[in-house]
Formats: sequence, structure tokens, C-alpha cells
Amino acid sequence: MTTLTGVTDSATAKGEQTRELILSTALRLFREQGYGKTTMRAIATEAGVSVGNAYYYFGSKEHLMQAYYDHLQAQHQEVVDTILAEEKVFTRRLGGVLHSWLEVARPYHEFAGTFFKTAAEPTSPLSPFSEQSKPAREASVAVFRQVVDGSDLKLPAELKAELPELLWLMQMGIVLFWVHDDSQDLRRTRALIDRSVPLVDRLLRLTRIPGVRGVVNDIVGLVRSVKP
Amino acid sequence: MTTLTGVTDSATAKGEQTRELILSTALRLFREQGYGKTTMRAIATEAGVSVGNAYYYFGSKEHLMQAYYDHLQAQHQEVVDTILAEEKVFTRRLGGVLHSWLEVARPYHEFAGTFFKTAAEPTSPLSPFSEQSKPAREASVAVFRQVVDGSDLKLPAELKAELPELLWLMQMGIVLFWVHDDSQDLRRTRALIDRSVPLVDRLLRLTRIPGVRGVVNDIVGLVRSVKP
DNA sequence: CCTCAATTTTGAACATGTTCAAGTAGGGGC
DNA sequence: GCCCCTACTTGAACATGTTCAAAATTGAGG
Repeated sequence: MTTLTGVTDSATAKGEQTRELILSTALRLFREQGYGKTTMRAIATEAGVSVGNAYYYFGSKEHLMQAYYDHLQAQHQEVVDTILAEEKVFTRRLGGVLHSWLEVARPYHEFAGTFFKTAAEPTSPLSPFSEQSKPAREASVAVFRQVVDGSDLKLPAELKAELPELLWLMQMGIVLFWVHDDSQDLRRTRALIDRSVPLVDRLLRLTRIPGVRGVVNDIVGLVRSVKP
Repeated sequence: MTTLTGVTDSATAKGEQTRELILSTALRLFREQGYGKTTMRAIATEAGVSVGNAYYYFGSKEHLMQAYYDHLQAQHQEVVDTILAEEKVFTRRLGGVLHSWLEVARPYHEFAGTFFKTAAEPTSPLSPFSEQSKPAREASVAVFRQVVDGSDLKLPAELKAELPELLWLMQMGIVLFWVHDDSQDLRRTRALIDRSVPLVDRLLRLTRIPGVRGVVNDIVGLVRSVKP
């Protein structure tokens, strides 16, 4: 563990280690028995620390969840980099990114509902719209900017600038669907992606039709006005 | 309180009364101090019953919330009936329905987040997608079927049949926005509605353009395949 | 090695949603 | 009038997230 400030390095090293221990224990228990059935006491015991100590590093049980989400996103980013390096066709890039998210998140599908539950609360720092999760959100949007920018897609600049945010919203919708999807092997979510992606592609091509252009501009304007 | 079965009438009358008492007390406290700060003990005490008794009528604190939601929806339905009786223009019907929902739900805006929190959980019976809330959901979709059917809108039958469900989804989106909206007097949500409604109208008119027709059919097909 | 302040750790105490075994009330059948 | 059954009511006990004052540890400076 190397940091920029050599002074605090060793000072934080111990704490950092404990933090990691608690976090990994929590994630394991979440996966093994679900979020609801995992108690803070169990996490602490299993990690060999006191309950209070867990709260020293994580303000709440939800914060442990947040940490998991960061972890998941980092993993996804890695996979995405590999995919996007090799593929230039827009639909395949988008489909690849969405499907790979499913892959990465699969082990957590069972208790993902709980994550969404907390995420939906506007006052929660975990809300994807909150100020605190802005970095995570922007990283997520950035993935879709990668998708768009490196692709063969030809679009008016205005739309192209707004598109990543729209695709992010699309993914939010897919995740919402995924959370509720209890079909075998997530077949339904996969089908949703496979049907949505070409649809998005066709929608984007429609913007060339003159009558459509105006509506698209309105949509872009609406999204833009709604953002801050 | 008159019921169809005279025999059980007086038998249930007492319980029904207690139930109402607990419910109204809970809603009042929710409004006065928010959902989170209202304890089951406080509800019970204020209603003059024991904690256990509250649980006899409502399986959980969330069920009290569910009851509130039903209440809100019934209120909205009333207002909607008035509006739709007088207005035939599609955009005004849709706008009226959406704005009146804001009006009805206003007193609960502060703690609505908590409702959404529980609603987002897929395993929760309160989830708008759950089997248990099917009646409530269908009632909600029915409102939008009213909006469409009684309007001056001219559409292909296929789209017209699917439209209420799509408008319901649109409202879900608006409610999600509303939950996170802390602007003065809900200005931002109002603006969202005022910009979205004409946009929807224009989108629907676009379906007359031949090149657009195919995409619309695909969208309808996607929505249909995703529903069950 | 000693001191001291900051960091880390502890576990008991607290708040609150929920459960449950036990009690009460009332009415129908005899 | 008594019994019994169902519906209802109770409050103490429980489970679990969270807090906090106090104790332990650490590392830098002397």
C-alpha cells in the first residue's frame, strides 16, 4: 500500500488493513447468506473485531453495501476496457457493456434488491442521484461515453453529447428489471438487452429523418434542463 | 359500516373500527414527523392501543405505508374522474392527471422517499411489480386507459392498446423524479411534466411517418414481451 | 525509555421493528 | 347460566442496527 503522503502511510496502514478485512468479510457473508440475514455482529465476529470497530470504518451497514458497489463497478470497468478495445460497432459495444455488467454482478443478484432498496431512498448517500455518489455515477456515465466515442456511430453533436447520459438511464432501467428478474439464468434480462440494443440503434438512425429531428432536440433539451 | 354479510357485520365492526383508528393515527404521525421518526410504539400509544394490537391489523410498519398508498390512489381516482369528464384533448388530459397526482401526494412528499425505498425492493409485497400489488397497479394503469380512450387521440390499435402501460411507466419515472425533487414548491417536477406531455404527444404523432412505424412496432413488441 | 496526543478498539447500552404466549371479551349452543 | 370458540388485545421479550464513553494501542518527539 503506497500513498502520496509518506508520513501518514504507515499510520493508516494498520487501519486500512482492518478496513479491508471487515469489508471482505462482509461481502463474503452477504454473498453466502444474503444482506438481510447477515448481521453486523456476525460480520464483526467473523472478522475477529468488535461491532463498534466495524462502525469505526463504515458508518452503517449500508456503507458496506456502497463499498461493494464500488468494487463491482471497478471490476466492470476492467472488463469493459477489454471489450471496447476490440469492438467498434456501436450495437456490439453497447450490448457487450450491458451483458458484461450482468456477468460481473451475477454473484450478487440475490441480494441486489436490498441494494436497490437503499439506493432508491433520496436521502440516502447511496442514491445514484445523490451528491455523494456523484463520482461513482460519473464513472458509470463515462463508460457509456467510451461506448459512444469509440464507435462507428454518426450523430449530430448535440445528441452525441447527451447520449451517454441517456444510455446510463437505460442501464438503470435494465438494472431495475434485472433486480426483479427471477427467471432461470436471467434469461429475461438477457432478452431485454438483446432486443433493446438494436432498437436504440434504429432509434438513433431515425434522427436523420427531418420530422424526427425536432422531437429529438426537444428530448435533448428536456434531459438537459432536468439534469442539475 | 354496512357489509353484505349481516352476520359478520357486528363481529367485524369492532375490529374494523380499531383498524381505522390505528391507520389514521399512523398517517397523521407520518405526516407530522415523517416515516422514519414515527415509531410503532408512538402510533400504538397515540391510538390508545398496544403495540401488539397494531401488528394484529398490519403485518408490519410497511403495511401501514401500503395502506396509505391505497388511500392516496383512491383520492387521485376521484380527482381524475372530475378532470377527465370535462376535458377531451389528450395533452390536457394527461397533464391534468399527472399534475393532480402531485397535488394529492403533496402532503406526503417529505416521507415519500421511504415509500419508494420499500417499493424498490423486489421481494417486498409493496413493490409496484409484485403480484400482491397487482390490483393497485392495474387500477393505476386503468387511469391512463381512461386518459387515452376518452381522448381525441388517433392511433393505430396496437399502439393504443399498449399506450396506457407506457404512460404508467412514464408516471413511475416522474414519481421517481418527484421523490428526489427538493425544489421550491416542486417547481422542477412541474416543469418536467409540462415539457414531457407535449413531447409525448409529438412522439405519438410521429408514428404516422412510415419509417418510424417499424420502430414503434418493435417497441410495442418489446414492451409486450417483457410484461409477464 | 518516557510522554502524550491521535488513532484505533471495545462492549455494554440504547432504540426500535417484530413476535408470541397468555389473557380478555363476547356471543352462540345447550 | 354455563361452556366454548373465535376474535381481539396485551405487554414483555427478542433481534438487530447504532451509539458512545472508556480503554488500549501506536508512533513521534524528547
